[in-house]
Amino acid sequence: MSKEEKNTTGNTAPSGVGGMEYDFRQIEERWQKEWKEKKRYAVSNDSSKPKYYVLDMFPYPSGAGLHVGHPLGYIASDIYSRYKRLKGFNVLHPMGFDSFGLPAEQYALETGQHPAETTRKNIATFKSQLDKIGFCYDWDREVQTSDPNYYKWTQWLFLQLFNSYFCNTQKKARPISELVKKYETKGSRHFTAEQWKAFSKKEQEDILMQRRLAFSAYGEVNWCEALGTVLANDEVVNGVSERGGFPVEKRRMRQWFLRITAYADRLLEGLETVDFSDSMKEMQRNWIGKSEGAEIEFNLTPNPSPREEGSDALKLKVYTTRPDTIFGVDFMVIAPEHELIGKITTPEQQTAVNDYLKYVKSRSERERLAEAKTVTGCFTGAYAINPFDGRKIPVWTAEYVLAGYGTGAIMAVPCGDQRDFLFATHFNIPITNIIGTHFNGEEANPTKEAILENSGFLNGLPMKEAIAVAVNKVEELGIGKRKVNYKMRDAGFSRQRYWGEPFPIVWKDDIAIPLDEKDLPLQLPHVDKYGPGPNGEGPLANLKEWLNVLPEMSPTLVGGRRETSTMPGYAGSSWYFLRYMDPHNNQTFCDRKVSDYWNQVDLYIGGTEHAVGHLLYSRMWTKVLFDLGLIGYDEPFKRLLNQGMIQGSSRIVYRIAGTNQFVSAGKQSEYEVQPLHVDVNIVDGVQLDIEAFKKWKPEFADAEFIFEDGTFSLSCSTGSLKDMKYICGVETEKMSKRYFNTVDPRVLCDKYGADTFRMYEMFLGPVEASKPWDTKGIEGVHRFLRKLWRLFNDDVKGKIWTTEKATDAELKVLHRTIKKIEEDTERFSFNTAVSTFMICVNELADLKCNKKEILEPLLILLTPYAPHIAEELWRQLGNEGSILDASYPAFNPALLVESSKEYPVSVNGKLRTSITLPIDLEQKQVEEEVLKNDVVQKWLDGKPPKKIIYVKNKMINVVL
RNA sequence: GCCCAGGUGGCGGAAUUGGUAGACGCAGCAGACUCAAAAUCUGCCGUUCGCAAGAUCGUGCUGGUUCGAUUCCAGUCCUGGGCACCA
Repeated sequence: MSKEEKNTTGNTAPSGVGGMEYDFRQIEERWQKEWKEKKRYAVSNDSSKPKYYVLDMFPYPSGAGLHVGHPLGYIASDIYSRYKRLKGFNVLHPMGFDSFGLPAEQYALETGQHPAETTRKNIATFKSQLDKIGFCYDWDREVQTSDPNYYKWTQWLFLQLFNSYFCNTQKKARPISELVKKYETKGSRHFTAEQWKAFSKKEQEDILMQRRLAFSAYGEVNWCEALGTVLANDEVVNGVSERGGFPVEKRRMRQWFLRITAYADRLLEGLETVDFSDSMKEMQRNWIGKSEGAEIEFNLTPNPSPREEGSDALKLKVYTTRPDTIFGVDFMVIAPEHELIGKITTPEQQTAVNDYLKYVKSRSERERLAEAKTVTGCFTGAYAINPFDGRKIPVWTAEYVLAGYGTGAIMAVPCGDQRDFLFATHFNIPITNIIGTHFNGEEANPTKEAILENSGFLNGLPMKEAIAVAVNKVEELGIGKRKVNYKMRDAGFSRQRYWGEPFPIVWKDDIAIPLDEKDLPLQLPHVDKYGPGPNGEGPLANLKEWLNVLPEMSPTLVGGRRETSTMPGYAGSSWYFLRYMDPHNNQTFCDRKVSDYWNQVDLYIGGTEHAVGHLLYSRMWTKVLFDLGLIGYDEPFKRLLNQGMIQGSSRIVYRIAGTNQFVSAGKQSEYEVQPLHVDVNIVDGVQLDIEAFKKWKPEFADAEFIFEDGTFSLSCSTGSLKDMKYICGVETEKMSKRYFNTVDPRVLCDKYGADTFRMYEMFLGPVEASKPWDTKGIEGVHRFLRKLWRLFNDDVKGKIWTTEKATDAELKVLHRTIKKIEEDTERFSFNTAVSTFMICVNELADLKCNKKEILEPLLILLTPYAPHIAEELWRQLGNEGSILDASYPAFNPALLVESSKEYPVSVNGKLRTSITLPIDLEQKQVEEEVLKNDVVQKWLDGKPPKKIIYVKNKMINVVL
């Protein structure tokens, strides 16, 4: 048992109602029970109060359970929810679980336990941990993405996406039936109505597939031949599989995608209407990556290439944002996956290109982009022709150009682009300088300010102007056009996995046929083995009886084969905020009347790690639902608050190499040591609990120690061993079981109480900031709550609060606190709010104030932060109802008016003294007063000041 | 590599709009109470110099703007998050 535990268990004397000591265990249990039994957190969809929706990011219930890092955002949202409730709002503050996912399946592969079973257990653990902290969730609204009642609607929403297309004139989603009607009556740019009607069913479906918002196409996956499976990026480490270390390569497979690119512009525009941090918006803008440029076609030579004789002349289409630099193009680079590569490579270069392609296949996209220092590439043997000066430009292939962006081909301008420059230098490609002295030959200069040289008809033009001139010329010649491009790609929406939503799709004659709505949910069938199916398909491909549609399943789909991949983690999390509003509805995903009432999420709290993934997907889904008239708004989250990460603070012990002796941190430099992680739960601050350490692992049972003062443990008697200090090293790193630096919130709630735990998490620092966890400081917060308790109760005398009239000084303390707590809570500055409570209680204790008139409003202020103690003391003051529905005290500014202020007086900006002056003095009077001051006179040394700066209510500065 | 964020005492942090740097808490030191301990209370607590009064330096680093910069600008170093199949 550690020292701190002894300290806090010493005060748990049994106490009756209105006990004399702060018995947090009894108090928290009592009120949690009552709140639960009386359904104090139930939220109605029907209320005359204004609504407020506070949402936490959906947790994935991992097997490790919650550690103290997870609840940070939940506590913040809980405080804000309770605060809004006290302010008279009907507050929706739900919680649920994003319970499909890779880790459960991985665990199943390793242990054979069904993911449904482990998920159920994990959720139970999470819920018990969350309840211990005292959150005000309405658990009747809980949702779980792996529950068929939930994923029925995920599948239904997928079908809405499948059955919709993005209309480019209306700029919104429309039912695909409208597109079909258009094709039948008017045709399209590519075919007439008659041609459309003559197309085969398959041809028609292929055309429609190119417009559906959820569509099937070919995409690249991480393929691991040895495991016979597709791997997540997470499962690939340094180009080999995490399991087994087998080689991984790219492989093209049929995949489902969401056409998020269609919404690129609206996702950008929508950012103007939401309250996210600027950096968050910036990350999303960069992810979408809108750029304006041009596509330009280059003729190739030899052409027709040797491989394609008799076919049409091949052209190389590149995308560039800098058409003004077209005379500086010294080579072309096409992506290794580019379709032209097989057609233009000359026989002499074939072997070299093949080798290079093989190399690239083994490289991840990240590696390809990240390693700017090592230049790789291969010449194809072909040349492009510059349309303006006829120059022959060698065509290379290199991994730094990706197939998915632009046209998968670039024109390289080494004098203006650093990567192109490094490439040219590495392969000895001559560099053309079109920007004169702006280019120094040492590195590229991406300027837009230069006057163009060596640039034919663009000579003498500033680059900024030349961009438009060049594009106009290109369009005039019919060799290219203006083009807006997005870095964002359509979102891959299938996984070759088991533990996810099955697609409500049957493939028949190579056509994807959606299931009928009445056949939803398509249940995830039970499997006994979680290994991959044949040909890289997911485990579902092994279930013959499920896979093939039989007559009794559906007469119309007989002979069809079900889609075997499942949906990704973000399917369920893209719309869960809607289901919380109407969680038990079995007619629709969420009744329109209900979503109209709750409307947008007013406050969404979560980490920046979701900046681009989850947030963009759910924003897209919301826009689609809005376009289809299923909800009434097209941005899901009105305001987003990003919580920081809590890092682990690891403790290190130092073992002397080759021995079982451990040396204290201060002495470790004198020995050759191996640093080892030690469980932070057996260290008090930095001081190791020697006995606990010996019990921690068998190999440490006989450990010996060299203590901080140099004493050796063998020379100590058992008694004196207790006084010896072994100091651990400290390392800040990720909070993880691996480093033994995780702390279970339940342990802290047991030891100090939920109220202390909640306030301490907030006290650690700004909710947006990342910071290391250190349990040590929690005692300060616990002392504060005990001190608060003692304003009401005395350990010996019992009740000491009174109904005496408050003094002006006491009212001033209270109202200063009301003002500050309200301001701080509104701006989510919960750490300073906790400080403010401490200051208030310190001041009231100094004033020996035990008056109900002051203490009662203070309890209401405290309720969002420490609900249990607030409720307990509230009842002790004689209140019948719960404090959860008290009304927030009003701040009275009249009580805080001051008539004078102590002004800091600086000389040349450095603080030298201070003077107390009436608050409403004017410049002239202040100058007179300041010049009378001795300290100012000393610094003036007889000379007149140059200037006296006086900022009312702030400061005074004398300039010499 | 690219995008985003952050660097303030021994530690977590405060300073809300450019105006008293270090609130509040932890740790530490000294003292009161106690047979003793716990609990509680009081005082001290950035650096250097000084008996003191006071001065000096000080918010990652180098510059700049300003009467005045933790706050604004330029550059730079370090740390954390993300980079499309972890969620």
